[in-house]
Amino acid sequence: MDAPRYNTREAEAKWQKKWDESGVFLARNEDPRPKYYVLEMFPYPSGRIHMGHVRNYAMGDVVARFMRAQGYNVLHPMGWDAFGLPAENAAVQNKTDPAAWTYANIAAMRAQLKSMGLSIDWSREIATCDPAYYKHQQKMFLDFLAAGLVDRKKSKVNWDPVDETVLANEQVIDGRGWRSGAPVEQRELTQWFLKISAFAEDLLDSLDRLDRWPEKVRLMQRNWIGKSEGLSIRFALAPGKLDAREIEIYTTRPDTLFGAKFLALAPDHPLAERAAERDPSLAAFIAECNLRGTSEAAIETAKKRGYDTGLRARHPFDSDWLLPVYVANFVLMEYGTGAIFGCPAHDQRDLEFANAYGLGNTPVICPPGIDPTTFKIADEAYEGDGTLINARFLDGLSVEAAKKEVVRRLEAARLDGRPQAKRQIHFRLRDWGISRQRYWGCPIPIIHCKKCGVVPVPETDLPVELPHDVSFDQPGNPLARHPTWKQVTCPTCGGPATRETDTMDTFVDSSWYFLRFTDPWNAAAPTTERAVTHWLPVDQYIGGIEHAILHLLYSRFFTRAMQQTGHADSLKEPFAGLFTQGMVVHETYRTADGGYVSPAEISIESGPEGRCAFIREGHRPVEIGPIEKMSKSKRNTVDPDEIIASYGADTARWFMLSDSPPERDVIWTEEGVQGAAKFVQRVWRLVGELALVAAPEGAPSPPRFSAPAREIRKAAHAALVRVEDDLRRLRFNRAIAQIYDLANKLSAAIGAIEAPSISPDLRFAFREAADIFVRLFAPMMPHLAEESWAQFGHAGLVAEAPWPVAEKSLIAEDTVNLPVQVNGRKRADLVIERNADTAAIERAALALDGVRRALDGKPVKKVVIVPQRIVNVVA
RNA sequence: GCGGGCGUGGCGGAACUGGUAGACGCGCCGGACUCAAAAUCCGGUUCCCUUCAAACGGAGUGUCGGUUCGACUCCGACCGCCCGCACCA
Repeated sequence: MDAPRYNTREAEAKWQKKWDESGVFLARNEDPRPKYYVLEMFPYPSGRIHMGHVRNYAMGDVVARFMRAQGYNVLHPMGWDAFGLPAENAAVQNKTDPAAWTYANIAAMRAQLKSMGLSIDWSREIATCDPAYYKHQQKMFLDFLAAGLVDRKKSKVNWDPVDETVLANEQVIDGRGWRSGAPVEQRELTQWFLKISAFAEDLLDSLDRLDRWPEKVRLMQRNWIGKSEGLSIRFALAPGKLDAREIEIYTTRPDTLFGAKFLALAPDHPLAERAAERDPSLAAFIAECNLRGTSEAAIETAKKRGYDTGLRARHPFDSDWLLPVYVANFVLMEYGTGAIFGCPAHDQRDLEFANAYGLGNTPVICPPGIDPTTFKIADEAYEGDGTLINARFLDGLSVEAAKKEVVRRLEAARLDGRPQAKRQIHFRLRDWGISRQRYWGCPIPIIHCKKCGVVPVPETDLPVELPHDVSFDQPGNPLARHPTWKQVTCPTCGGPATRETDTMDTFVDSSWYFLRFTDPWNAAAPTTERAVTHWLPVDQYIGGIEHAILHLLYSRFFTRAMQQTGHADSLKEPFAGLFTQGMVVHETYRTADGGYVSPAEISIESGPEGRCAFIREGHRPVEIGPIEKMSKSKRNTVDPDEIIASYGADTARWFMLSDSPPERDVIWTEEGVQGAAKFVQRVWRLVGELALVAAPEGAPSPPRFSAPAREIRKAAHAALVRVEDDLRRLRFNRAIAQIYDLANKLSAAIGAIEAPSISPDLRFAFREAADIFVRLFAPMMPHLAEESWAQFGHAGLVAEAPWPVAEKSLIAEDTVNLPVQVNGRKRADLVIERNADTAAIERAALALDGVRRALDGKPVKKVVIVPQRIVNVVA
């Protein structure tokens, strides 16, 4: 009697093979159907997939399968972000070749991803460490160089002492390297930069049009780009020890100019350094500032400190008004002009500084409703709006008007024959330093010649390939100490020259891989214009929020640079739709001595005191700790391989998508997985039962349907409408709830069958509902869906079956159930004809027992009727 | 400090643009099947009051107030948690 269990292992292997052989997931560039490009952020080949990957790729696969069923030509590719430091670390530890290590990892992870049953076009697979890939990247670097989008300059850079390489600003998190976690040091090095700042304005403005991006990500990018509109003003210096004539400062508050008390220079401002040459104690102060600047702890606690240079600057509106010039620890050389004027009354930092050095303050902006004669500033600067006071010709103006007036006057004023001030827009965004002093990355295709300087590698010599005979027995860059690799002849003069030994930041590799997927077979060029135009932008990109700035900003820059150099003529924005999924988190377990224990080693028991955890071996109790992101250090990871082996890929996918909204963290629990596994078996039993009661495929639609048949049809079509809507909006958890609901209703309908023979209309309804049901869960549980589809006698694959079309007329009811409230509280239900007029509804509502009881004889003041929704009786 | 998000049963979460709060799942409780267990199936499950049981009733979406016929949803203040940025002139 018992239905056979669904054998996940056999079925999943079988259908994966079928998909593979039939090539259903291969996307053709010439396909005439409308295109849809869905992409998940490609993985780093660490060696094993983790649950975060499972979640990410399960989501993308649902979208891909759903859109395919919707009739789209879907591109859903996969590749490997294959360069990077872990390969070198492995090389050091295991004496392996980074390339061999990487490719072995790729093979292992490819097999794991395939076991998930993802609908990926594997014919387009790429690895960024493949010379066939990075050759094009080198070509683009040279094109960017020719187009003026590459810079080589000496600058202060973030140096990671553990990874022994430079990091971009975006890769420094809280003063530490994003990968090593080591406190970052400042070093002065000559580096290659991509001029992302050239596109700052466009990168900022275009954010407004990315309406299918999370607002949070757009905001983070907006803040990162950090546009500020202000005025740079040149202050003349009174004659003094130095022969300097002026200081240029930057301000966004020119309206407060009459509140000025001092000027301040960054410790590394050129003028400060010159002054220090004559003043040893200033030099000492600057040295101290530089020391502090590097440690993050110092920044938080740093007091405002300064040193009077002795220089005096003339106020732009009053040449007799002299302002002291300080070097101050809170002024940054990297921002604006590295110099400010201080207005203590209206800037908190300036106030703290002025109070520390007894410089006083003069309020020049009076808040609304405050008496200007008594308005005083003590410890808190007033940074709000108001009316100008103590400000000569600006008195009485608003802040806005005062700004305009100062700008107008100073732009017209001359100092040494040039305008004294000019409006300036400043961005926080710095150029992207891409030089890395590492081996396992894309070589920068440059040759250094003593005679000719920096010479690009000729295109015909590309790719500049990494050598394989390198040693990792000492720290530093193996490329730099390779005996022969860097020795070349200069392409220009033919003399002896050396290769650039820096490689590119791996974020360059990931800045254009999504373009390469559109035609990975093009050996001659990075992209094929027709393919790019056809597929891009990516319609739905899915990945972690941790790339909100790094990868997503770099890619937006890169497509612009590619557009400018003819590699993506029609493209500006790479990702039309972005979705950032939450993390996979899990309980932690610790023994009495504080050591972490992995979930695989413990069992959970529910007792009278709630849940308790024990180590299986020896039944020793462990403490259940907080729920945290899965990580090796907390030992709270769950291995996808083990889950797939014991429960199947469909179970893992279903659970990943079911419990939490996709943008939030999902808590991985053993109970949850078991629930999903139980549902897989339940569906299989239900499918068996449906197969017995359903009409054969192609059975004609009967002319009339009985009430039970209509109920079944209604349930199926209602679920269809909802699931479709939820999947379109990536609300996987809701879609799954609808599917559970439909399964419950179908089970109940089968249980309700009484007659020994089932009427044709009921059989037809079951048939229709069964076919809809399978296609609804197919995007999430594709293997079970194929097995079910075959069970129902369909010849083709459900992966190729079109999405069913909902019949809206089946969902609409003849009668509606209107809740009736009295004074906003529900007191009764009113079942009434759908088209009943308001008078009839009111009459019927007032006649209800529950309503009469609640009214208790009180007179009715008013009856609010919202058609199809609700009735509210006000008494 | 600045900016943003979030607070709903024992738990994860539903509730479309203000209209029946708690869909669906997990867990738990009870029952059926079984020698027993697992699996499966059926029923119950916000809290309080009343009750053999129910009906009826009351309270309820972090707290306090407001707008509205009606508030998880809108507005104001506060409390708590999370995230991003941070001496940015």
